[in-house]
Amino acid sequence: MHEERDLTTLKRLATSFRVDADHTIFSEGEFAGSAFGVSRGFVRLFKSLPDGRRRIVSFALPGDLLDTPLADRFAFSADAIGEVSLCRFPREQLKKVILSSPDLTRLLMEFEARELRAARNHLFLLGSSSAEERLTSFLLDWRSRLGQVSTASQPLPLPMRRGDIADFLGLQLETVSRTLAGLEKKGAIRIAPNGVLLPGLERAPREGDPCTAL
Amino acid sequence: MHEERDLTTLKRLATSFRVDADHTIFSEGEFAGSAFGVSRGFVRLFKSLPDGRRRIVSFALPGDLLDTPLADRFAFSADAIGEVSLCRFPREQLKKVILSSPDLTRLLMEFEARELRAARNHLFLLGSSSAEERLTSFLLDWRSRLGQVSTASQPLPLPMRRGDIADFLGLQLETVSRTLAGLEKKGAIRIAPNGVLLPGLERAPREGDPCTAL
DNA sequence: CGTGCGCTTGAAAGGTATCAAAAGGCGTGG
DNA sequence: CCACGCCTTTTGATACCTTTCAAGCGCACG
Repeated sequence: MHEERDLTTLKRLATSFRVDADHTIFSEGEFAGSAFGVSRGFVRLFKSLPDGRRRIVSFALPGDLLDTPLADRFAFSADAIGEVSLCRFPREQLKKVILSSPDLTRLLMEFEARELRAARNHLFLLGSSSAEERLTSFLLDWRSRLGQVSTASQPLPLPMRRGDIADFLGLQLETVSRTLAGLEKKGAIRIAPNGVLLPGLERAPREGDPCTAL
Repeated sequence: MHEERDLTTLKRLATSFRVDADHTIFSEGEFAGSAFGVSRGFVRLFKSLPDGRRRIVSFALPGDLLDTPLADRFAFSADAIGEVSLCRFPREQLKKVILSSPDLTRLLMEFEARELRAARNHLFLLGSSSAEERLTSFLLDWRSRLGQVSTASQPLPLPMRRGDIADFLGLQLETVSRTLAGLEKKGAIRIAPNGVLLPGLERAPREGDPCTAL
């Protein structure tokens, strides 16, 4: 098992730094001289359209890589949701280290596979589904990603804005707000500052949702 | 360069066979004893919901792999759109061969990366967009995947059913039909038996669509 | 020639988008 | 400490588009 030594090598490549809220980390199409990992905080990954619309591809959590280290250009843009701590890797070196180690290569493939599964689940979610289905799926998925049990007392943090959720779910900001209000009226959730309590959202509303996919 | 020898090894593993129209190749969740590639025809890859709804994840073309060879279980179901010719690989052996060759590993990673990019573009498309945007994007993407220049004389084949397109785009069958009729009325396309002509669909309606992404 | 399946077309209902305005939070400055 | 302004969120009313339910059409096949 060389993994441990490999990981040490990786760590030596990394330099960590901070980014303020709402500041850009990189932009879609830019040459990717560095690869990034999140160590603290949340990052939104998005693509923009010329007409100003924006689609959020995913929210990155601590431990996540932003984009794949193999691509020469960033496939999307990234900016900080709140204040964020990041690791930066020189991409060429990182690539070399990863590809020269079967273990790391395997890890990277597993990372890509996870991304793909997440993308497909998201795709699945956007395929049809009402606003309510999208929001409940999103909340359940978010909770499971945060690894929270989300007791009735502990609210699930939602650091992103309503507009971010809207751009992630393919809805309008107002619809997100209304639908959340509707779920609260039904007793499924309770809206707290910067988060929600989800006591009534235990069963997945349908199969094939992000939670069931491991 | 070992690639050539590697590919020879791969070919020795493969056995080819035929599947009739609308017949199942494998089902979601099934143990993946074999991996499959398409050599002729078209395959729909989809997930089903308990309520009978179905979401088409993608359409596979000749040269495509169905699902990743690494996963132990199929992430979705596959069936033949028309009559199809396939290659079957014993998955464990295929996995071993691929992982033992850096070149093949790299090829597989590139395949996964393509899949991921396709999934994200699709995701992007489903995110918002009207029925018309979805259909035009789909047609342009399909044309570019088929590698057709699509002259005014040569129709773009659409072997799948209207319902398949609907399940792929997150629309209803009727909406697909109506929207195609609308595009024809506007002169953007012409509907032919088993295909369409797209003389008026040269410019991509927006950036970030599947065609621009390499 | 009749039947079945896929596609098209029609009319009505529903949900989300859009436009508009008010309410809530938070930091800054008086 | 309170007031102000800015930004985010909520709420309201209306319009539009897609869905839904239904029926008719065209074609292949028995």
